[in-house]
Amino acid sequence: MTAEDDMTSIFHALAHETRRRIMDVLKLRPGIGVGELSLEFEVTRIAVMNHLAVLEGAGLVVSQKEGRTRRLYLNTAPIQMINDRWLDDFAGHWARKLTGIKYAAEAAHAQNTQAGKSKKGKVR
Amino acid sequence: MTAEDDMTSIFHALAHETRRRIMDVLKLRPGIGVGELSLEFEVTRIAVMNHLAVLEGAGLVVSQKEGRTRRLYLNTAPIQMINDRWLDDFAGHWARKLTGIKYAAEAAHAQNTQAGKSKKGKVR
DNA sequence: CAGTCATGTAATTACATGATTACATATGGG
DNA sequence: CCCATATGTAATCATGTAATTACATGACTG
Repeated sequence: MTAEDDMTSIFHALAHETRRRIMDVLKLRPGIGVGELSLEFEVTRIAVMNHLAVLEGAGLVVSQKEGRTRRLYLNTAPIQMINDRWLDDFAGHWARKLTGIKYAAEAAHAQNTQAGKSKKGKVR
Repeated sequence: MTAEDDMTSIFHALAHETRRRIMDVLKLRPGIGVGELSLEFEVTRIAVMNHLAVLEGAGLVVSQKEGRTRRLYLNTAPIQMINDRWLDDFAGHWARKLTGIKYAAEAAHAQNTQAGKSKKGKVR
């Protein structure tokens, strides 16, 4: 599993409101079980379990069996990772705020003359 | 369109390696056209256009027609938004690093006694 | 104004996602 | 042991995603 695949699964896990809400609940109530967690949502327990599987696959949630309940915990390490390795690069790239296309166009023009050369070929 | 929907579309846009690579290219070569951009990728120009539509829908890319070419620019504002309003909350929540489930379990236990009470009901 | 270059639209296809209901297992208490 | 509780598995279904090929539009250029 490459780092790119990790990012894909992390972003994919975050790209659903229910999963983000699950993370909110887990932040407030670490150790909550699957059933009790499901009560917070409109969808079925099975749907919540599927979301949990996605979150666990991305490393954002970890769990631990304790008797017949499975205790759920938030893990923020993957978020730290994308924050540090990816988002900061983009967020910091344009020091000033990009408010509209005109600014973008001007910024582009400045860098454009030496950036325009690339491998040519037929476009499908 | 709610802020939640915005986040969903932003995270969804980021949840594909090709789209992230498009953003990398646009960071380095702002103002590039669709066809020239497509040369950087293995898939067809149409596939790249579909990805661009997703990125534009999330506000991560803006474009401007200039004659017969459509110039593409990266817009980092949405990334700033998720960075500031969402990721920092989670990244900062556990001040220390969460290395494994044991730490999570201990941290949970400390907060657990007063957090365990919630609305009860039948779980489907 | 004919041709070519850049982009856009339509139709199609394979597969993934998100949800459901019904059934299965497994644990703890009386 | 019996039973309620907590979680897990299987089968199914509608919709969405990511890609393709073929065709259409629209703008420079000689």
